[in-house]
Amino acid sequence: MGAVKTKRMPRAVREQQMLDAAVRTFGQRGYMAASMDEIAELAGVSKPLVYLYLNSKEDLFTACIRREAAALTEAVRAGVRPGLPADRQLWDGVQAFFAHTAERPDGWSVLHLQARTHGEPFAAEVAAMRAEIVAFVTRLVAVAAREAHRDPDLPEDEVAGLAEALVGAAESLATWANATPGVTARQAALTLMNFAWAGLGDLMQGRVWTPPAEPV
Amino acid sequence: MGAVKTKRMPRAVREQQMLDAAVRTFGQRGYMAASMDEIAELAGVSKPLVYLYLNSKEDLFTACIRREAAALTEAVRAGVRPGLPADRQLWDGVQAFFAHTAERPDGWSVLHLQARTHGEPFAAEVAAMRAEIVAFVTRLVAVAAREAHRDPDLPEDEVAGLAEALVGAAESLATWANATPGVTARQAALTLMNFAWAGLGDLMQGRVWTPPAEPV
Amino acid sequence: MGAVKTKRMPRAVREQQMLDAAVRTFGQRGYMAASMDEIAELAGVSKPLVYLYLNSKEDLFTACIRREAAALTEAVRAGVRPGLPADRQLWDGVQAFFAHTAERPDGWSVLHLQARTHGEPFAAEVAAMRAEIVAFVTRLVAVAAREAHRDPDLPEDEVAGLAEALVGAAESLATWANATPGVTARQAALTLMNFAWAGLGDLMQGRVWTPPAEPV
Amino acid sequence: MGAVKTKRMPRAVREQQMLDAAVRTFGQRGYMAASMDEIAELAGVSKPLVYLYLNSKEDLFTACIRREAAALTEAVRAGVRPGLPADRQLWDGVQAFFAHTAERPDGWSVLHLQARTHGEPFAAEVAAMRAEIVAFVTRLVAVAAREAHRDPDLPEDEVAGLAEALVGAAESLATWANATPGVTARQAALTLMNFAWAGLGDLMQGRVWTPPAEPV
DNA sequence: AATGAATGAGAGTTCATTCAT
DNA sequence: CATGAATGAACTCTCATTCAT
Repeated sequence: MGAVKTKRMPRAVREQQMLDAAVRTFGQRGYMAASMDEIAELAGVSKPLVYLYLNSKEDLFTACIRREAAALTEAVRAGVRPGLPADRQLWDGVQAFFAHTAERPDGWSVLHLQARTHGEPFAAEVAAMRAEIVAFVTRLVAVAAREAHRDPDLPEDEVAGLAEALVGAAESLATWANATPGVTARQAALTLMNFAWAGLGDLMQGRVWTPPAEPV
Repeated sequence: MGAVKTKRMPRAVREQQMLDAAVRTFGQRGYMAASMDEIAELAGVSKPLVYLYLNSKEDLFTACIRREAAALTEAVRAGVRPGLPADRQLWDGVQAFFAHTAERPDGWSVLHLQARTHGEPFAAEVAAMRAEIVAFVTRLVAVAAREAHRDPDLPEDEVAGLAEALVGAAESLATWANATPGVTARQAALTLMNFAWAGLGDLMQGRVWTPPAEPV
Repeated sequence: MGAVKTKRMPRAVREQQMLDAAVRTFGQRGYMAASMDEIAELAGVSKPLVYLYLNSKEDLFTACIRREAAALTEAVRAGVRPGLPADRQLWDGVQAFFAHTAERPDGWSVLHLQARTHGEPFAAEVAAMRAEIVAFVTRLVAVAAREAHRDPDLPEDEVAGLAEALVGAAESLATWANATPGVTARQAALTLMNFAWAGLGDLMQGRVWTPPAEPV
Repeated sequence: MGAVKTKRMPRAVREQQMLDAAVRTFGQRGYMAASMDEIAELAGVSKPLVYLYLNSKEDLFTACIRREAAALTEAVRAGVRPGLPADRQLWDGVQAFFAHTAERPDGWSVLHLQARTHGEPFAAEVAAMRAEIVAFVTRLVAVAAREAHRDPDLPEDEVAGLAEALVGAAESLATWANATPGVTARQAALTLMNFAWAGLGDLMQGRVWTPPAEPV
């Protein structure tokens, strides 16, 4: 069932195989339910070799998180061309995001579900990546607001909250799209933009939603 | 630290104590990391009693999920008065949602984080509740669209995607608010409405966001 | 091979059985070579029960050391009657010591061989016991010196060195006697006294041994 | 921290480096706790080379014991000049013994502590060396007795017991001196002679210690 | 209604040891 | 002469679960 047993590979290659197996196992079973035995078997090596190269279950998990986080941010970065208008950049980034999470569902599960449910050290790793993405979105929203000639700048913390909500919605949609057969990455991206862009646009125009009046 | 040891209580009461302890433990440690020992001690009873009343760890977890899901939907339902306008109903429901998740962070963790990371049987329980809420939101959006005199009804699946996105954003914000000191339930609710309502409004007017043209 | 399997015993009894098995195993195999599996089997219980009652291998070993140290000091104390002359007390104590170490060779091995070769925490336990015994011997030697009308008191540190040597010789002889078939406790005790007492007597008289002159 | 990595050395030299590393590691950690990894690293070679030259952990340990035993007996032999009087020879031998054990504490630990706590094959190696030393001391005592014109020879087994006690005391003192900062080899030697010689002298005069009369 | 006593099964981890080069 | 790559077997420890009272 595991990978074909190929003997005597250089360390770097074996390590990647192990990380592949680990991401898959952690992503599907969860951190605690995943056993090192299963990972080793899936990687086609013996358990001691996993320990020799990656030290411990914690370290292995951390390595998975780092690799997947790097791959995800890199995918988004690669999808965006800095010279274009802000809405275009956002749209490209969103597409790249959903394409990547659809392509690597286990990696996404590791990042979004597993890492955040198993203690500070792991959550912190993801938080760093998330912060990068939120900052990227925040910058885009600010630029877009300026492009829309909005004069008094949006208050910073409001922008932050919105970026947070946008990223949160994206994360939820990614998980939902992976779990729902028939939903493509492009559809998820369109849904998100439809849902979010007008709200952002309104805000950028200064139109703020206010709670309906209390009824008698 | 556990509950005060009071002997000989009626079964119904003991069961609630156990569920309290279980929700707290599962919410904080996660399903796998939580041990029946810890739960029993926190509940102030012996382990065999937990098994006598709740059969197994799986059953106990399922019972937690059901209780918390029921409490959450009930809280939302109780916050909404059916006669009022759709936007009002949505606002009230959203507020009730965030108030409840803020009040019972461990319950929310069980529903949103733990149950969805540990296999079908548990995920299905939550999915049922979620479906209920999504349906509720979908209904509201449809009603609002009619109230806005939108003639050709919104295509159903588009509405579904939007409700999904709205609920997803709400879930993310709830988790974020619980993890971020200083963010109140009301702030979370306002952020969500600001973010979402205008997008929904646009859609209801037939204004759809379209991807920017490809650059040459 | 293990103890007869008797079910459902009160905790205190089981604990003693476990300590019996542990002392025997540690004494014969050494701390590291002894496996918890073997100890559990010899005690006639399952491994988890050993851990439930005694926490860890380290704690189990410490418990063994403490029990054996207490038993040994108690045996020596019980053998000595405080009112009698110093030489008599020493003789009685020495006899009790060898009798006890001969009766419990594994306990003696745990104290003298194993505990001292496996790190500070364990060595310290034994050092405490040893200090008690050395102090006891030191007191006796001082009293004997006074009884022998030796006027200028023996320098304290010289007495300490001698007590150390005496106890060291006793320890060596105990191990030797246990390992040499045909050597009884009484013979070991006589050998020690023959070997040591006259030297001590000389010292108490002020006769000190001096190195022979360097030859040309 | 390990030895400087020098490549391509003749086998004999490499072997000594390995033994150095092994003695140090075994002496400090104990036989079981010492790992072949650590020894190889400390020796500055790869593990397979250790196996190539020394076959197994057991064989390596045996080699350590043999080398250290040979070094110790050789040191004692070299310290003694056969022509001199018996007491002089003993004094010289004792001094050489303490000087050597102080100079090589790890070697002494291997011989006295580790080898005797890990099964017959190893204990036997040390027993052989010990027998040699005991025999040497026995011979000296016998000679001294003759020199002291003691007519009816000392019974052989009594002499053996005494030699045993003397060697045992020496061993204890050596370990104690190594573990106690501020105690020099010479002090240890003096303490031993003070403690032992008079007792031996008494015996050689036919004066034997007898147990005090039983009290009423 | 409630529990002290007990365990089978499996987790993560480490070690002495060997190929293939 | 020397080693990077690899493993079988064993270890300590934990957990969900049950029996006898």
